[in-house]
Amino acid sequence: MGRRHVFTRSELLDHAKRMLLEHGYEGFQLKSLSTRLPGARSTIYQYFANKEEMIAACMRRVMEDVLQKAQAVDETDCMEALRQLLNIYLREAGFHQLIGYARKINPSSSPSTARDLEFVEQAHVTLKNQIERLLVRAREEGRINPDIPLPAVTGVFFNLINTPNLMDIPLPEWSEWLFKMWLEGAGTRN
Amino acid sequence: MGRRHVFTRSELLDHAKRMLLEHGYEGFQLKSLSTRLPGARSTIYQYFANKEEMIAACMRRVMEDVLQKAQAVDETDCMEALRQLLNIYLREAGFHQLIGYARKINPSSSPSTARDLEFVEQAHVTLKNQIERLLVRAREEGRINPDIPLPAVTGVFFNLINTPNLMDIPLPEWSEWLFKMWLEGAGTRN
Amino acid sequence: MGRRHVFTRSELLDHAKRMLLEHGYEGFQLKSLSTRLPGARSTIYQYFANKEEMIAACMRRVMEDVLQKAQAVDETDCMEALRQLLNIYLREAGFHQLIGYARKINPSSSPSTARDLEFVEQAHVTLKNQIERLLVRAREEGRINPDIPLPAVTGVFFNLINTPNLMDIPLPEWSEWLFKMWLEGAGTRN
Amino acid sequence: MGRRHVFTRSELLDHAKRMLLEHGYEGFQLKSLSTRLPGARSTIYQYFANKEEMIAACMRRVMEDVLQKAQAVDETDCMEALRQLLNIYLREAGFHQLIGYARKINPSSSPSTARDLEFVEQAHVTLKNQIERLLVRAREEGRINPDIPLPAVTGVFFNLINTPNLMDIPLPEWSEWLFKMWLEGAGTRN
DNA sequence: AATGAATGAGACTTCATTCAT
DNA sequence: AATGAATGAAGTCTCATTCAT
Repeated sequence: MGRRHVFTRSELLDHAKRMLLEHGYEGFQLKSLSTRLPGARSTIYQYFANKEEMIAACMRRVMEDVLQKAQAVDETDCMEALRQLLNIYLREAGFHQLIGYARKINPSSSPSTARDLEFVEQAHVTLKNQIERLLVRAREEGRINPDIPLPAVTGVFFNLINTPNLMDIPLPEWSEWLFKMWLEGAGTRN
Repeated sequence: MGRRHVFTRSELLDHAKRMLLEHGYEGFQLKSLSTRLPGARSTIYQYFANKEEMIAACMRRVMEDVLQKAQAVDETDCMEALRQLLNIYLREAGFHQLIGYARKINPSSSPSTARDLEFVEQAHVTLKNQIERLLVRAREEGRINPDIPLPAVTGVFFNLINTPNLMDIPLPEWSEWLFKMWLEGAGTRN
Repeated sequence: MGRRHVFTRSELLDHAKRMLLEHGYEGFQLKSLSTRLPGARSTIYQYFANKEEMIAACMRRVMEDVLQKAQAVDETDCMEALRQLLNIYLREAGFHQLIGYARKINPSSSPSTARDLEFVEQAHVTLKNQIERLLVRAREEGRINPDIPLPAVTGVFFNLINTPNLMDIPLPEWSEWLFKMWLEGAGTRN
Repeated sequence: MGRRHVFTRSELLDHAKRMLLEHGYEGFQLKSLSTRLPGARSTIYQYFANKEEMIAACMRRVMEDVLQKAQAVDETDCMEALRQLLNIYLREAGFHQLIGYARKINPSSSPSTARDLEFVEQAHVTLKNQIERLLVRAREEGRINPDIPLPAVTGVFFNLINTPNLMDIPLPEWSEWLFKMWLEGAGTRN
């Protein structure tokens, strides 16, 4: 049995994710990635045919993670479900931004790239549908202001996860504040 | 005397801004920029000593524009002022993202770069102070829920401008909805 | 593991030195250098971060060589020592000219460049001091005409090494003639 | 009658000569040349078809100057003639170095370039012949040590003009010292 | 399987020269 | 005649990827 792996595929993707978020899609370089890993740069090609394939795989893995957690959410109480979803998204740092890079990847760089992108695309739709489904129900149940157009409600909800946490308030608390603000607004009630 | 300009400095910066927003800081290439302009790539160097100087100038121009409009806002009524500021920020598409690239620029690439970055930095602080000042006043006047930590209120307000306008709702209307949601929340009042 | 080197650092510097002397500092191009070497131009960057770093390293190597030989000279008999030094300088073709390029190099191009330039500078001073020390002694010992200003004696001695050897007289012999002329002059004694 | 010339051909060549000596052949740039002149860079092309033609013209002019002065020297007393020639060469700063650049110029860049280079070449031979003729005579007249090979005597004599004048001794005096050293040597006579 | 050197496409930038005014 | 903007060839350097060990 040959040598030990100097790093696993999973370790590779962990670092890749971190660096993607730090430097952005076009700022992401295999050179700097490899300095954070124990082995040599060329070893990366044992796992992936090229850079794009790797990024696609990275996205897929993040997406799988979120998707699984999101599908485990109990949707009985739609408001509670939304609260939990926000929590999940917030925990999965940079998830939104990462997915945004998907459109920059050229799917024809390898079959596996195409597959992964397709998966991410599908999962994205699934997640959006889940949120929208919950929001529609919330509206029907009179929990959400029916005057506001649904896309606006959705957009703001999705966008919450990008809110800069300037004071580094601990995540569970931060999540609560965001949800509360989304629901009740920043203003005073009279 | 001399030839006519094939493009003006302003046209150059317009395209640069668009491409920066499309491709991100490191994805921004003079080659593709020049294909969108009449004339040769090297002509760009008539206006700027190098790429970084150009990006800095681009940021500065956007910033000057926003700063001027923001300082023209009447702050007598703080809620009204905030509403107008949101409008201004939304109109200046990508403003926030663009400014984020500032920290990637090496100020030593030219004296003019350093000056422009300094200006952007200062203006950024000025704008942030304006918002915070208004929010503090709003709180003192009892227009904002005092239970919510101020950084959370500020963060969410700033982040509004990144909300994806999925349905392409016209800007003035979109701006109203966002402001309303920020103030009153998406939920129903009982 | 890994491939074999197509050329060593030393081979690289040898060719660099030759081309620097042929084409001068600004006429020195990596493109023509690489055509004299096996392999691609970009391979040069395995050894040096940039052109200037390479030139600095080249100078340092030449200087180290000369310095070592010069310091091995026995200074007991100052005239004999001077004769040997002239020999050393003549052997190290182009040494003087090469060192003259030092001031064109920007030391901030890399830390290693700065170090190498500093070394060259120091060594230059050391060598000049050695010559001057010997000349002063030669004067004190009555071997050199005290009427002639020392800087003139020094300047002419230093400049001997640039004398064009039009007939390609073999080096040891050439060196002897030059030393003899410096000491006794071209004229006849009466 | 059209406009005044913003600079004359002669002014142009003066500055060109200075910059050639400062920066060397390959370091010489029309861009920096033009900043030292009152007019625009492109105006240079009113006088010369291209850079090489200009450099050739520059050399020719320097050469004409030296040649004329050298031919005015009275050769009755050969030692006196040599002394005066040394004076002429020293006065024409950088003359030697400048001529050395001739071989770098491509004569086919224009007919006038070819003519000028041809002239310089011829004049160079003429000057060398003059020196050699004088040295041969000096030898025959017993003024020069017949043991030393003539090329060595010639080479050292020619090379005197490059001696670095470290103390900036005034030219006439400096010239005397150099000539004296060349003739009598730096050593003491016993 | 892992390595590290080699590679070439492509980016930024410079500069002599041309061109329209 | 003079100008200053425009140009493209050519140079330096980077980086994803390949190759030999």
